[in-house]
Amino acid sequence: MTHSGRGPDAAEIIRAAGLRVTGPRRAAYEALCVMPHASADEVFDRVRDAVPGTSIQAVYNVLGDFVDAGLARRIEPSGRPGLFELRVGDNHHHVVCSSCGRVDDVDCVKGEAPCLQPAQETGFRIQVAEVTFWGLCPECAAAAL
Amino acid sequence: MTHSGRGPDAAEIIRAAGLRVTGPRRAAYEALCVMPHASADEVFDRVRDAVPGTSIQAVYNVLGDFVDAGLARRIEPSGRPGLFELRVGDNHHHVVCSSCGRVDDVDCVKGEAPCLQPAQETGFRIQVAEVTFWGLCPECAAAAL
DNA sequence: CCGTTGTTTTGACAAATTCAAAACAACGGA
DNA sequence: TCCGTTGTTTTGAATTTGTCAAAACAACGG
Repeated sequence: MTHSGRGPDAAEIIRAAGLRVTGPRRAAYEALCVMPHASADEVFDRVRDAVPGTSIQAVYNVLGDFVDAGLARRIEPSGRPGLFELRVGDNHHHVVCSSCGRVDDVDCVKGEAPCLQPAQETGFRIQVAEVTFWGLCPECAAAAL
Repeated sequence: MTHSGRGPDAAEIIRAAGLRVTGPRRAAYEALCVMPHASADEVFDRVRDAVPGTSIQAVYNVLGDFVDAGLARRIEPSGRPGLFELRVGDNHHHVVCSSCGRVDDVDCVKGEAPCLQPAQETGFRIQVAEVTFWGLCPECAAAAL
């Protein structure tokens, strides 16, 4: 079963975003549902299982198209490959484990229309604020004791 | 004149950090004084002028050593090569112009020991918070009108 | 001035991502 | 149902940024 019947499935969402529905796109979307912060390579591994023969370039295309269509967002923690997530449209941030690389979401520190004002006047017309917290996840913190 | 006489110069600072003083190191340090947010390539261009024959790998080594020694910090705005800055030890953040790439410093939103608490409980042991504001610098904002 | 030890050069290599052209497939209309 | 258009994917190469390792070299304390 690819769709249980309640709520829009990958195909509908992809089509609603103005993109054609294809195997790689469906599979990539479903991969991101399962792995909420996945690199192109990790998505590729799953897509390839669902649609054998899919190329890594197709995955890069799909993910790029998702980002352009507003279906996905790309984040890039320093020193790591880009990660893709489906949670878009809310201004949320990330915690990254500096030991194991685990990434979790964090709701915005300031609420709804947030983080857009630096403390001092910059002269810039600020559009977005990205916040990345670095630290140890519970498991790695426990292991480090 | 490589040193005007007031204040420690590059050589002294490099030595004080426990590193040997060499041409490429001096030149890289001076490059970062002039260009406060420079990529390895940009540093390379300047170092090569001051010390002809210097290799790009030497520049990567120097910058890596500076970071290890606490003389410099490496930041990596999404989608760009790493940038190096000499301003270290204070928790400050950055504004990046999404049009021309200009990077400016922004003092930390919360002051001294700042930004370490996400709004919600994450379970992570947070160590650092990186904040990057994206927007248009005054020039690009004016040009966009 | 010498020797130790750290630095730089040289050259290869790797990861992540992009580009371009040709083959192919989705899907709206005939 | 089939066709054509237009968007996607494959294939294959190239680019950018950065790392690794060994040999040549140079800083600086003795």
